[in-house]
Amino acid sequence: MKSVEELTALFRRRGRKVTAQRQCIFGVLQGDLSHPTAESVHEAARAEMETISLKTVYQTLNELAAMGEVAVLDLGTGTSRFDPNLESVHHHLVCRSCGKVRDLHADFSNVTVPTGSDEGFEVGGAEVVFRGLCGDCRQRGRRPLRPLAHGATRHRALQTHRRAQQEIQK
Amino acid sequence: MKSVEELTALFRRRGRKVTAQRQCIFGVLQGDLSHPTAESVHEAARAEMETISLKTVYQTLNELAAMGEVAVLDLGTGTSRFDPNLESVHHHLVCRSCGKVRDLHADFSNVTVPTGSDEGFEVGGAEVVFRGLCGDCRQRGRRPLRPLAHGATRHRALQTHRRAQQEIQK
DNA sequence: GATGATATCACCAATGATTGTTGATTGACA
DNA sequence: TGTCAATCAACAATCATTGGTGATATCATC
Repeated sequence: MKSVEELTALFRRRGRKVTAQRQCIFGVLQGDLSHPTAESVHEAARAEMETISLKTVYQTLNELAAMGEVAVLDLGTGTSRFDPNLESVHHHLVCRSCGKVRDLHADFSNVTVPTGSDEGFEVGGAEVVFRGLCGDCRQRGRRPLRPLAHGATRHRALQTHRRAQQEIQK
Repeated sequence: MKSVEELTALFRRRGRKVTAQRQCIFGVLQGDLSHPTAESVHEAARAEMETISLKTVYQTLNELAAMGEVAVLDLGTGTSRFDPNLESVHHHLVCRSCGKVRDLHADFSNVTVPTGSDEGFEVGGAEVVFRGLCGDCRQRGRRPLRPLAHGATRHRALQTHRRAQQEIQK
């Protein structure tokens, strides 16, 4: 993504004000390769600014998304994740247990809809999502919470389950 | 998916009772290739059973999912969709405007994580999601609501927008 | 056919992620 | 320096989904 300075200039150009909170969030996103959730951006920002509110984080992230400076991913993990890496086309590795997301830089341009199978769709792009267990969860012996494709993580049972495992972890 | 009779037997074997509601839902799913949402299953079921409740539909769909008879998909469209087609491995075409999902039977077994890029993940499977505009939305001149990958459809603004378009459509 | 365990109903409350509202205060920038 | 946007805290609302209630209905079994 763009540097803090570039984003600052961009915001000014668009008539938005550049506050300390916003710069703090820019900074947090800058080095982040972990596809943070709004919540984790908030936590990181609070390390620098005690009082920054979750609301402000959401607002700024949405502004960045609207300006096309970050991507918003809904990969079926129950929460949106923000991806500051827009420079290169990439795909994702998603942990079935903790929902962690990693970039995967690989060329899948050969992955296309076979002719005649497009069902009348005007196909824009392809996303490849690999699901599995991340290193951390493997070591901890965590079991996948989502057995099936794009498992429905919004289901309360699974969310409860995930929270329970996070508690155990402490 | 299994026939109504097979599901009936299966439910009995598991100590579950087979009610008229459940058989109604089995029947609805039977011929459905559209990856219905719980809501649309409910509507279809109500055509046959006036009084069937959304709660019962959710419950039965979840039981079917727990028994591995249907798959639950969260493809970033804001609502879970249920896929009765488990016989063959397949991927999906998702409409960026209305959220409609179509099966795509294609072999992407050559789509794998390049060696050395697995980031410590124990990779289970790959899903390929093609996004675009379905035939209906193209004809209606609908614009995509989700410009980016797995666009965050849980955002209120987009949900409102989608409802608005559905209203217009009537 | 009687019995007991489940399902279902209607209704209402809760969940979690996200957004809206309000009113007061702070801070950016021309 | 004045103005308008941004922020705050606090609280309510949203949507899809699940939980709880108590009453009624119905399945499976004897």
